[in-house]
Amino acid sequence: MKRAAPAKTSKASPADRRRAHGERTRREILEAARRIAAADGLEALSIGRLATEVGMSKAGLFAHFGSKESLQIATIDAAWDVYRNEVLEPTMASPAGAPQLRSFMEHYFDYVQRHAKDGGCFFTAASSEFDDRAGPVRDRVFETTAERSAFLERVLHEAVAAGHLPKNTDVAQMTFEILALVTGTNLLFQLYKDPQIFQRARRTLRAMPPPKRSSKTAPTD
Amino acid sequence: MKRAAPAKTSKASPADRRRAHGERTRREILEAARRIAAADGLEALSIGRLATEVGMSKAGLFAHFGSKESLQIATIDAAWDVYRNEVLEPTMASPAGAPQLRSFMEHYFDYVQRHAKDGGCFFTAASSEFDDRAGPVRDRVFETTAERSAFLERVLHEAVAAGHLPKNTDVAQMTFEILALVTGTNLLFQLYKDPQIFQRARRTLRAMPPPKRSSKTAPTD
DNA sequence: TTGACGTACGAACGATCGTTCGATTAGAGT
DNA sequence: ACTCTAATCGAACGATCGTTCGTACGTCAA
Repeated sequence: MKRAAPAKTSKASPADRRRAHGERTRREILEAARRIAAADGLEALSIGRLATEVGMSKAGLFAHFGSKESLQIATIDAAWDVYRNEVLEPTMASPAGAPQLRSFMEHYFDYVQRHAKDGGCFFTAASSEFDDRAGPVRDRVFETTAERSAFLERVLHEAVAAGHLPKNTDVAQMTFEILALVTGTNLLFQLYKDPQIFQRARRTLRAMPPPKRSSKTAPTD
Repeated sequence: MKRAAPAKTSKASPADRRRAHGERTRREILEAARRIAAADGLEALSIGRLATEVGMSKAGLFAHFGSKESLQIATIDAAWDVYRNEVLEPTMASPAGAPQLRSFMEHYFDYVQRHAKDGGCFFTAASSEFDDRAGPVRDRVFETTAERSAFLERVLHEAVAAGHLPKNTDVAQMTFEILALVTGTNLLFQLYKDPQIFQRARRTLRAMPPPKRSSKTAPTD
Protein backbone atom coordinates (compact mmCIF):
# COMPACT_ATOMS: atom_id res chain seq x y z
CA MET A 1 0.00 0.00 0.00
CA LYS A 2 2.42 2.60 1.30
CA ARG A 3 5.54 2.91 -0.81
CA ALA A 4 8.02 2.06 1.95
CA ALA A 5 11.61 3.19 1.44
CA PRO A 6 13.85 0.18 0.77
CA ALA A 7 14.74 -1.05 4.26
CA LYS A 8 18.39 -0.33 4.90
CA THR A 9 20.29 -2.43 7.38
CA SER A 10 22.12 0.59 8.78
CA LYS A 11 19.90 2.98 10.74
CA ALA A 12 20.28 6.30 8.89
CA SER A 13 22.97 6.46 6.25
CA PRO A 14 23.80 9.88 4.79
CA ALA A 15 22.60 8.61 1.43
CA ASP A 16 19.22 8.11 3.00
CA ARG A 17 19.17 11.62 4.36
CA ARG A 18 19.76 12.95 0.87
CA ARG A 19 17.00 10.76 -0.44
CA ALA A 20 14.75 11.87 2.42
CA HIS A 21 14.61 15.41 1.10
CA GLY A 22 12.77 14.32 -2.00
CA GLU A 23 10.43 12.22 0.08
CA ARG A 24 9.52 15.17 2.26
CA THR A 25 8.82 17.34 -0.76
CA ARG A 26 6.72 14.58 -2.20
CA ARG A 27 4.64 14.39 0.94
CA GLU A 28 4.10 18.16 0.94
CA ILE A 29 2.96 17.98 -2.67
CA LEU A 30 0.56 15.17 -1.94
CA GLU A 31 -0.95 16.96 1.02
CA ALA A 32 -1.82 19.92 -1.17
CA ALA A 33 -2.94 17.59 -3.93
CA ARG A 34 -5.30 15.79 -1.59
CA ARG A 35 -6.89 19.07 -0.54
CA ILE A 36 -7.36 20.30 -4.09
CA ALA A 37 -8.61 16.99 -5.41
CA ALA A 38 -11.12 16.59 -2.60
CA ALA A 39 -12.50 20.04 -3.18
CA ASP A 40 -12.53 20.28 -6.96
CA GLY A 41 -12.03 16.75 -8.19
CA LEU A 42 -9.13 14.60 -9.30
CA GLU A 43 -9.41 15.86 -12.85
CA ALA A 44 -9.39 19.52 -11.86
CA LEU A 45 -6.16 18.87 -10.02
CA SER A 46 -3.74 20.48 -12.48
CA ILE A 47 0.00 20.37 -12.22
CA GLY A 48 0.49 24.07 -12.76
CA ARG A 49 -1.96 25.00 -10.06
CA LEU A 50 -0.50 22.44 -7.68
CA ALA A 51 3.02 23.71 -8.36
CA THR A 52 1.98 27.27 -7.56
CA GLU A 53 0.31 26.06 -4.36
CA VAL A 54 3.44 24.39 -3.01
CA GLY A 55 5.78 27.03 -4.43
CA MET A 56 7.82 25.11 -6.93
CA SER A 57 8.09 24.79 -10.70
CA LYS A 58 5.82 22.67 -12.82
CA ALA A 59 8.76 20.66 -14.12
CA GLY A 60 10.24 20.08 -10.68
CA LEU A 61 6.95 18.85 -9.36
CA PHE A 62 6.23 16.78 -12.43
CA ALA A 63 9.51 14.91 -12.01
CA HIS A 64 8.21 13.39 -8.79
CA PHE A 65 5.44 11.51 -10.56
CA GLY A 66 6.21 11.24 -14.28
CA SER A 67 2.62 11.61 -15.38
CA LYS A 68 -0.59 13.15 -14.24
CA GLU A 69 -2.13 9.72 -13.89
CA SER A 70 0.57 8.67 -11.43
CA LEU A 71 0.00 11.88 -9.51
CA GLN A 72 -3.71 11.12 -9.30
CA ILE A 73 -3.11 7.61 -8.03
CA ALA A 74 -0.55 8.83 -5.50
CA THR A 75 -3.11 11.39 -4.35
CA ILE A 76 -5.69 8.67 -3.85
CA ASP A 77 -3.19 6.70 -1.79
CA ALA A 78 -2.45 9.77 0.32
CA ALA A 79 -6.16 10.30 0.90
CA TRP A 80 -6.51 6.67 1.85
CA ASP A 81 -3.78 7.07 4.47
CA VAL A 82 -5.75 9.93 6.00
CA TYR A 83 -8.95 7.91 5.95
CA ARG A 84 -7.22 5.00 7.61
CA ASN A 85 -5.71 7.20 10.30
CA GLU A 86 -8.86 9.17 11.03
CA VAL A 87 -11.54 6.52 10.62
CA LEU A 88 -10.36 2.94 10.41
CA GLU A 89 -7.73 2.91 13.14
CA PRO A 90 -9.80 4.78 15.76
CA THR A 91 -12.64 2.41 14.98
CA MET A 92 -10.45 -0.63 15.50
CA ALA A 93 -9.39 0.81 18.85
CA SER A 94 -12.98 0.52 20.05
CA PRO A 95 -14.26 -2.70 21.59
CA ALA A 96 -15.60 -5.09 18.98
CA GLY A 97 -19.32 -5.39 18.48
CA ALA A 98 -22.03 -2.78 18.56
CA PRO A 99 -19.80 -0.11 20.12
CA GLN A 100 -17.38 -0.52 17.25
CA LEU A 101 -20.17 -0.03 14.75
CA ARG A 102 -21.23 3.21 16.40
CA SER A 103 -17.60 4.23 16.68
CA PHE A 104 -17.17 3.72 12.95
CA MET A 105 -20.07 5.97 12.19
CA GLU A 106 -18.97 8.68 14.61
CA HIS A 107 -15.40 8.72 13.33
CA TYR A 108 -16.63 8.82 9.77
CA PHE A 109 -18.86 11.78 10.57
CA ASP A 110 -15.98 13.50 12.33
CA TYR A 111 -13.89 12.88 9.26
CA VAL A 112 -16.56 14.32 6.98
CA GLN A 113 -16.99 17.42 9.12
CA ARG A 114 -13.27 17.95 9.53
CA HIS A 115 -12.87 17.98 5.76
CA ALA A 116 -16.14 19.74 5.04
CA LYS A 117 -14.35 22.67 3.43
CA ASP A 118 -12.46 20.29 1.14
CA GLY A 119 -15.51 18.50 -0.22
CA GLY A 120 -16.15 16.04 2.60
CA CYS A 121 -15.41 12.38 2.03
CA PHE A 122 -12.67 12.06 -0.55
CA PHE A 123 -13.82 8.67 -1.77
CA THR A 124 -17.44 9.53 -2.25
CA ALA A 125 -16.31 12.39 -4.47
CA ALA A 126 -13.77 10.28 -6.32
CA SER A 127 -16.28 7.47 -6.84
CA SER A 128 -18.79 9.85 -8.28
CA GLU A 129 -16.21 11.38 -10.58
CA PHE A 130 -14.62 8.22 -11.93
CA ASP A 131 -17.43 5.70 -11.70
CA ASP A 132 -17.90 5.26 -15.41
CA ARG A 133 -14.45 5.87 -16.70
CA ALA A 134 -11.76 3.29 -17.33
CA GLY A 135 -8.11 3.00 -16.42
CA PRO A 136 -5.87 2.68 -13.39
CA VAL A 137 -7.29 5.71 -11.58
CA ARG A 138 -10.80 4.30 -11.56
CA ASP A 139 -9.40 0.92 -10.54
CA ARG A 140 -7.63 2.44 -7.56
CA VAL A 141 -10.83 4.24 -6.52
CA PHE A 142 -12.71 0.99 -6.85
CA GLU A 143 -10.20 -0.83 -4.68
CA THR A 144 -10.44 1.66 -1.86
CA THR A 145 -14.22 1.50 -1.91
CA ALA A 146 -14.09 -2.29 -1.80
CA GLU A 147 -11.70 -2.05 1.13
CA ARG A 148 -14.04 0.34 2.93
CA SER A 149 -16.91 -2.04 2.37
CA ALA A 150 -14.91 -5.04 3.55
CA PHE A 151 -13.93 -3.22 6.72
CA LEU A 152 -17.54 -2.46 7.59
CA GLU A 153 -18.53 -6.02 6.85
CA ARG A 154 -15.86 -7.27 9.23
CA VAL A 155 -17.12 -4.98 11.97
CA LEU A 156 -20.62 -6.32 11.50
CA HIS A 157 -19.45 -9.93 11.57
CA GLU A 158 -17.73 -9.25 14.85
CA ALA A 159 -20.88 -7.63 16.21
CA VAL A 160 -22.74 -10.83 15.37
CA ALA A 161 -20.03 -12.93 16.99
CA ALA A 162 -20.20 -10.76 20.11
CA GLY A 163 -23.93 -11.39 20.35
CA HIS A 164 -24.82 -7.74 19.72
CA LEU A 165 -26.67 -8.66 16.56
CA PRO A 166 -28.86 -11.72 15.92
CA LYS A 167 -27.05 -14.83 14.75
CA ASN A 168 -28.98 -14.90 11.49
CA THR A 169 -28.24 -11.28 10.58
CA ASP A 170 -27.75 -10.78 6.85
CA VAL A 171 -24.41 -9.05 7.11
CA ALA A 172 -24.07 -8.31 3.40
CA GLN A 173 -27.45 -6.63 3.36
CA MET A 174 -26.69 -4.63 6.48
CA THR A 175 -23.33 -3.60 5.06
CA PHE A 176 -25.14 -2.18 2.07
CA GLU A 177 -27.67 -0.38 4.23
CA ILE A 178 -25.08 1.31 6.41
CA LEU A 179 -22.83 2.12 3.47
CA ALA A 180 -25.74 3.71 1.63
CA LEU A 181 -26.71 5.57 4.77
CA VAL A 182 -23.30 7.11 5.46
CA THR A 183 -22.67 7.80 1.78
CA GLY A 184 -26.00 9.54 1.44
CA THR A 185 -25.38 11.40 4.67
CA ASN A 186 -22.05 12.70 3.40
CA LEU A 187 -23.58 13.86 0.14
CA LEU A 188 -26.52 15.61 1.79
CA PHE A 189 -24.29 17.24 4.38
CA GLN A 190 -21.97 18.56 1.68
CA LEU A 191 -24.90 20.22 0.02
CA TYR A 192 -26.79 21.58 3.00
CA LYS A 193 -23.91 21.90 5.50
CA ASP A 194 -26.43 21.24 8.25
CA PRO A 195 -25.05 19.14 11.13
CA GLN A 196 -28.59 18.07 11.97
CA ILE A 197 -28.15 15.57 9.16
CA PHE A 198 -25.72 13.62 11.33
CA GLN A 199 -28.35 13.47 14.06
CA ARG A 200 -30.79 12.05 11.56
CA ALA A 201 -28.27 9.44 10.46
CA ARG A 202 -27.57 8.41 14.05
CA ARG A 203 -31.28 8.02 14.63
CA THR A 204 -31.58 5.92 11.48
CA LEU A 205 -28.81 3.59 12.62
CA ARG A 206 -30.38 3.19 16.06
CA ALA A 207 -33.78 2.32 14.63
CA MET A 208 -32.41 0.10 11.88
CA PRO A 209 -33.78 -3.44 12.17
CA PRO A 210 -31.01 -6.01 11.56
CA PRO A 211 -31.94 -7.72 8.27
CA LYS A 212 -32.36 -11.49 8.60
CA ARG A 213 -30.58 -14.03 6.44
CA SER A 214 -32.58 -16.11 3.93
CA SER A 215 -35.93 -15.21 5.42
CA LYS A 216 -38.06 -13.55 2.82
CA THR A 217 -39.26 -10.87 5.30
CA ALA A 218 -42.81 -11.09 4.01
CA PRO A 219 -43.80 -7.72 2.56
CA THR A 220 -46.40 -5.98 4.67
CA ASP A 221 -48.53 -5.07 1.71
CA MET B 1 -38.30 26.80 -15.01
CA LYS B 2 -38.58 26.01 -18.73
CA ARG B 3 -37.68 28.96 -20.91
CA ALA B 4 -41.02 29.11 -22.72
CA ALA B 5 -41.06 30.91 -26.06
CA PRO B 6 -42.96 34.19 -25.72
CA ALA B 7 -46.59 33.16 -26.24
CA LYS B 8 -47.74 34.48 -29.61
CA THR B 9 -51.40 35.15 -30.14
CA SER B 10 -51.31 33.81 -33.71
CA LYS B 11 -50.80 30.05 -33.94
CA ALA B 12 -47.61 29.64 -36.00
CA SER B 13 -46.27 32.74 -37.67
CA PRO B 14 -43.50 32.31 -40.26
CA ALA B 15 -41.25 34.31 -37.99
CA ASP B 16 -41.73 31.62 -35.39
CA ARG B 17 -40.84 28.90 -37.83
CA ARG B 18 -37.59 30.67 -38.57
CA ARG B 19 -36.93 31.01 -34.89
CA ALA B 20 -37.82 27.35 -34.40
CA HIS B 21 -34.73 26.25 -36.29
CA GLY B 22 -32.47 27.72 -33.67
CA GLU B 23 -34.57 26.17 -30.93
CA ARG B 24 -34.22 22.72 -32.45
CA THR B 25 -30.45 23.10 -32.74
CA ARG B 26 -30.37 24.27 -29.17
CA ARG B 27 -32.22 21.19 -28.02
CA GLU B 28 -29.87 18.91 -29.92
CA ILE B 29 -26.91 20.62 -28.32
CA LEU B 30 -28.39 20.26 -24.86
CA GLU B 31 -29.15 16.60 -25.34
CA ALA B 32 -25.51 15.91 -26.14
CA ALA B 33 -24.45 18.25 -23.35
CA ARG B 34 -26.57 16.36 -20.85
CA ARG B 35 -24.99 13.05 -21.86
CA ILE B 36 -21.44 14.37 -21.63
CA ALA B 37 -22.00 16.23 -18.38
CA ALA B 38 -23.63 13.23 -16.73
CA ALA B 39 -20.77 10.99 -17.72
CA ASP B 40 -17.75 13.22 -17.19
CA GLY B 41 -19.01 16.13 -15.15
CA LEU B 42 -20.30 19.61 -15.82
CA GLU B 43 -16.78 21.03 -15.75
CA ALA B 44 -15.42 18.48 -18.23
CA LEU B 45 -18.15 19.53 -20.60
CA SER B 46 -16.05 21.62 -22.99
CA ILE B 47 -17.42 23.67 -25.83
CA GLY B 48 -15.00 22.35 -28.41
CA ARG B 49 -15.79 18.76 -27.60
CA LEU B 50 -19.50 19.44 -27.55
CA ALA B 51 -19.29 21.22 -30.90
CA THR B 52 -17.52 18.25 -32.44
CA GLU B 53 -20.14 15.91 -31.00
CA VAL B 54 -23.08 17.73 -32.58
CA GLY B 55 -21.14 18.55 -35.76
CA MET B 56 -20.95 22.30 -35.68
CA SER B 57 -18.40 25.00 -35.03
CA LYS B 58 -17.35 26.18 -31.60
CA ALA B 59 -18.41 29.73 -32.39
CA GLY B 60 -21.78 28.72 -33.76
CA LEU B 61 -22.52 26.65 -30.70
CA PHE B 62 -21.19 29.26 -28.33
CA ALA B 63 -23.58 31.86 -29.78
CA HIS B 64 -26.50 29.89 -28.39
CA PHE B 65 -25.42 30.40 -24.81
CA GLY B 66 -23.00 33.31 -24.57
CA SER B 67 -20.90 31.74 -21.85
CA LYS B 68 -19.90 28.38 -20.54
CA GLU B 69 -21.71 29.08 -17.31
CA SER B 70 -24.98 29.65 -19.16
CA LEU B 71 -24.41 26.43 -21.05
CA GLN B 72 -23.92 24.56 -17.78
CA ILE B 73 -27.10 25.96 -16.29
CA ALA B 74 -29.05 25.20 -19.45
CA THR B 75 -27.68 21.67 -19.29
CA ILE B 76 -28.89 21.29 -15.71
CA ASP B 77 -32.32 22.48 -16.77
CA ALA B 78 -32.35 19.97 -19.62
CA ALA B 79 -31.40 17.19 -17.23
CA TRP B 80 -34.12 18.31 -14.88
CA ASP B 81 -36.68 18.03 -17.66
CA VAL B 82 -35.60 14.44 -18.22
CA TYR B 83 -35.78 13.68 -14.53
CA ARG B 84 -39.23 15.16 -14.33
CA ASN B 85 -40.45 13.20 -17.32
CA GLU B 86 -38.93 9.89 -16.29
CA VAL B 87 -39.37 9.99 -12.52
CA LEU B 88 -41.63 12.68 -11.14
CA GLU B 89 -44.49 12.50 -13.62
CA PRO B 90 -44.80 8.69 -13.70
CA THR B 91 -44.74 8.78 -9.92
CA MET B 92 -47.53 11.31 -9.79
CA ALA B 93 -49.55 9.09 -12.10
CA SER B 94 -49.58 6.38 -9.40
CA PRO B 95 -52.25 6.38 -6.69
CA ALA B 96 -51.24 8.49 -3.72
CA GLY B 97 -49.93 6.80 -0.60
CA ALA B 98 -47.69 3.79 -0.20
CA PRO B 99 -47.99 2.73 -3.86
CA GLN B 100 -46.75 6.14 -4.90
CA LEU B 101 -43.75 5.83 -2.64
CA ARG B 102 -42.82 2.49 -4.16
CA SER B 103 -43.50 3.89 -7.59
CA PHE B 104 -41.10 6.73 -6.94
CA MET B 105 -38.35 4.35 -6.00
CA GLU B 106 -38.94 2.07 -8.97
CA HIS B 107 -39.02 4.90 -11.45
CA TYR B 108 -35.89 6.37 -9.94
CA PHE B 109 -34.12 3.04 -10.25
CA ASP B 110 -35.30 2.69 -13.83
CA TYR B 111 -33.95 6.17 -14.47
CA VAL B 112 -30.59 5.28 -12.93
CA GLN B 113 -30.31 2.08 -14.92
CA ARG B 114 -31.41 3.70 -18.15
CA HIS B 115 -28.64 6.26 -17.79
CA ALA B 116 -26.11 3.90 -16.27
CA LYS B 117 -23.72 4.39 -19.18
CA ASP B 118 -23.92 8.16 -18.70
CA GLY B 119 -23.02 8.20 -15.03
CA GLY B 120 -26.41 7.36 -13.52
CA CYS B 121 -28.32 10.06 -11.70
CA PHE B 122 -27.34 13.43 -13.12
CA PHE B 123 -28.05 15.30 -9.90
CA THR B 124 -26.10 13.05 -7.59
CA ALA B 125 -23.10 13.60 -9.83
CA ALA B 126 -23.68 17.33 -10.12
CA SER B 127 -24.17 17.68 -6.36
CA SER B 128 -20.95 15.89 -5.68
CA GLU B 129 -19.07 18.01 -8.18
CA PHE B 130 -20.36 21.42 -7.16
CA ASP B 131 -21.17 20.98 -3.50
CA ASP B 132 -18.45 23.25 -2.22
CA ARG B 133 -18.15 25.75 -5.00
CA ALA B 134 -19.97 29.05 -5.33
CA GLY B 135 -21.90 30.72 -8.10
CA PRO B 136 -25.05 30.29 -10.14
CA VAL B 137 -24.25 26.76 -11.26
CA ARG B 138 -24.04 25.47 -7.72
CA ASP B 139 -27.20 27.41 -6.85
CA ARG B 140 -29.10 25.76 -9.68
CA VAL B 141 -27.91 22.32 -8.57
CA PHE B 142 -28.97 23.13 -5.04
CA GLU B 143 -32.42 24.19 -6.20
CA THR B 144 -33.04 20.97 -8.08
CA THR B 145 -31.97 18.91 -5.10
CA ALA B 146 -34.31 20.89 -2.85
CA GLU B 147 -37.09 20.31 -5.34
CA ARG B 148 -36.38 16.59 -5.37
CA SER B 149 -36.48 16.52 -1.62
CA ALA B 150 -39.71 18.50 -1.47
CA PHE B 151 -41.34 16.13 -3.92
CA LEU B 152 -40.49 13.11 -1.81
CA GLU B 153 -41.71 14.87 1.30
CA ARG B 154 -45.03 15.58 -0.39
CA VAL B 155 -45.41 11.92 -1.36
CA LEU B 156 -44.79 10.90 2.23
CA HIS B 157 -47.29 13.42 3.59
CA GLU B 158 -49.89 12.01 1.24
CA ALA B 159 -49.05 8.49 2.39
CA VAL B 160 -49.71 9.58 5.96
CA ALA B 161 -52.95 11.26 4.92
CA ALA B 162 -54.01 8.09 3.13
CA GLY B 163 -53.48 6.10 6.30
CA HIS B 164 -50.60 4.06 4.81
CA LEU B 165 -48.21 5.45 7.36
CA PRO B 166 -48.82 6.19 11.06
CA LYS B 167 -50.31 9.59 11.84
CA ASN B 168 -47.29 10.55 13.95
CA THR B 169 -44.72 9.64 11.28
CA ASP B 170 -41.73 11.99 11.28
CA VAL B 171 -41.93 12.87 7.61
CA ALA B 172 -38.78 15.00 7.56
CA GLN B 173 -36.78 12.18 9.08
CA MET B 174 -38.22 9.63 6.69
CA THR B 175 -37.53 11.92 3.75
CA PHE B 176 -33.89 12.01 4.78
CA GLU B 177 -33.74 8.25 5.17
CA ILE B 178 -35.18 7.50 1.76
CA LEU B 179 -33.14 10.22 0.09
CA ALA B 180 -29.96 8.86 1.63
CA LEU B 181 -30.99 5.36 0.63
CA VAL B 182 -31.63 6.10 -3.04
CA THR B 183 -28.61 8.40 -3.28
CA GLY B 184 -26.36 5.78 -1.77
CA THR B 185 -27.92 3.14 -3.99
CA ASN B 186 -27.18 5.20 -7.09
CA LEU B 187 -23.59 5.74 -6.08
CA LEU B 188 -22.95 2.09 -5.25
CA PHE B 189 -24.64 0.91 -8.43
CA GLN B 190 -22.52 3.24 -10.52
CA LEU B 191 -19.42 1.72 -9.03
CA TYR B 192 -20.35 -1.96 -8.99
CA LYS B 193 -22.91 -2.02 -11.83
CA ASP B 194 -24.64 -4.85 -9.99
CA PRO B 195 -28.45 -4.75 -10.25
CA GLN B 196 -28.67 -6.77 -7.04
CA ILE B 197 -28.10 -3.45 -5.32
CA PHE B 198 -31.59 -2.38 -6.32
CA GLN B 199 -32.98 -5.52 -4.74
CA ARG B 200 -31.18 -4.64 -1.53
CA ALA B 201 -32.59 -1.14 -1.62
CA ARG B 202 -36.13 -2.42 -2.16
CA ARG B 203 -35.70 -4.74 0.79
CA THR B 204 -34.45 -1.85 2.91
CA LEU B 205 -37.48 0.26 2.05
CA ARG B 206 -39.85 -2.59 2.86
CA ALA B 207 -38.27 -3.21 6.25
CA MET B 208 -37.86 0.47 7.09
CA PRO B 209 -39.74 1.34 10.31
CA PRO B 210 -41.59 4.66 9.91
CA PRO B 211 -39.81 7.07 12.29
CA LYS B 212 -42.11 8.60 14.93
CA ARG B 213 -42.47 12.29 15.55
CA SER B 214 -41.18 13.75 18.84
CA SER B 215 -40.74 10.40 20.53
CA LYS B 216 -37.17 9.91 21.59
CA THR B 217 -37.10 6.29 20.35
CA ALA B 218 -35.17 5.12 23.37
CA PRO B 219 -31.80 3.74 22.29
CA THR B 220 -31.60 -0.02 22.77
CA ASP B 221 -28.22 0.15 24.44
C1' DT C 1 -34.64 45.53 -53.97
C1' DT C 2 -33.18 46.75 -49.82
C1' DG C 3 -32.48 46.29 -44.92
C1' DA C 4 -32.76 43.81 -40.66
C1' DC C 5 -32.27 39.75 -38.21
C1' DG C 6 -31.25 34.96 -36.85
C1' DT C 7 -27.95 31.53 -37.47
C1' DA C 8 -23.70 29.74 -38.31
C1' DC C 9 -18.97 30.07 -39.73
C1' DG C 10 -13.41 30.48 -39.76
C1' DA C 11 -9.77 32.63 -37.65
C1' DA C 12 -7.60 34.23 -34.03
C1' DC C 13 -6.87 35.83 -29.03
C1' DG C 14 -4.42 34.85 -24.49
C1' DA C 15 -4.46 31.38 -21.01
C1' DT C 16 -3.63 26.98 -19.38
C1' DC C 17 -3.06 22.15 -19.99
C1' DG C 18 0.37 17.81 -19.69
C1' DT C 19 4.78 16.87 -21.10
C1' DT C 20 9.77 17.07 -22.74
C1' DC C 21 14.37 18.79 -22.78
C1' DG C 22 18.65 20.53 -21.29
C1' DA C 23 21.02 22.90 -17.65
C1' DT C 24 22.14 23.68 -12.87
C1' DT C 25 22.97 22.76 -8.06
C1' DA C 26 24.36 20.15 -3.97
C1' DG C 27 25.93 16.29 -1.78
C1' DA C 28 28.20 11.41 -1.71
C1' DG C 29 31.45 7.97 -3.51
C1' DT C 30 35.77 7.02 -5.69
C1' DA D 1 39.74 16.31 -8.42
C1' DC D 2 36.48 13.81 -10.79
C1' DT D 3 32.11 11.36 -11.38
C1' DC D 4 27.52 10.14 -10.32
C1' DT D 5 22.93 10.93 -8.90
C1' DA D 6 18.76 13.08 -6.98
C1' DA D 7 16.30 17.33 -7.09
C1' DT D 8 14.95 21.26 -9.21
C1' DC D 9 14.71 24.76 -12.60
C1' DG D 10 13.43 27.75 -17.03
C1' DA D 11 11.93 27.41 -21.53
C1' DA D 12 9.43 25.60 -24.81
C1' DC D 13 6.32 22.09 -27.24
C1' DG D 14 1.59 21.16 -29.32
C1' DA D 15 -3.05 20.81 -27.77
C1' DT D 16 -7.10 22.57 -25.93
C1' DC D 17 -9.60 25.82 -23.25
C1' DG D 18 -13.36 29.90 -23.21
C1' DT D 19 -14.12 33.83 -25.75
C1' DT D 20 -14.26 37.61 -29.41
C1' DC D 21 -14.53 39.36 -33.97
C1' DG D 22 -15.79 39.98 -38.59
C1' DT D 23 -18.27 37.78 -42.04
C1' DA D 24 -21.62 35.17 -44.88
C1' DC D 25 -25.93 32.92 -45.92
C1' DG D 26 -30.58 32.61 -45.36
C1' DT D 27 -35.54 34.24 -44.57
C1' DC D 28 -38.72 37.63 -43.70
C1' DA D 29 -40.62 42.78 -43.65
C1' DA D 30 -40.75 46.95 -45.89
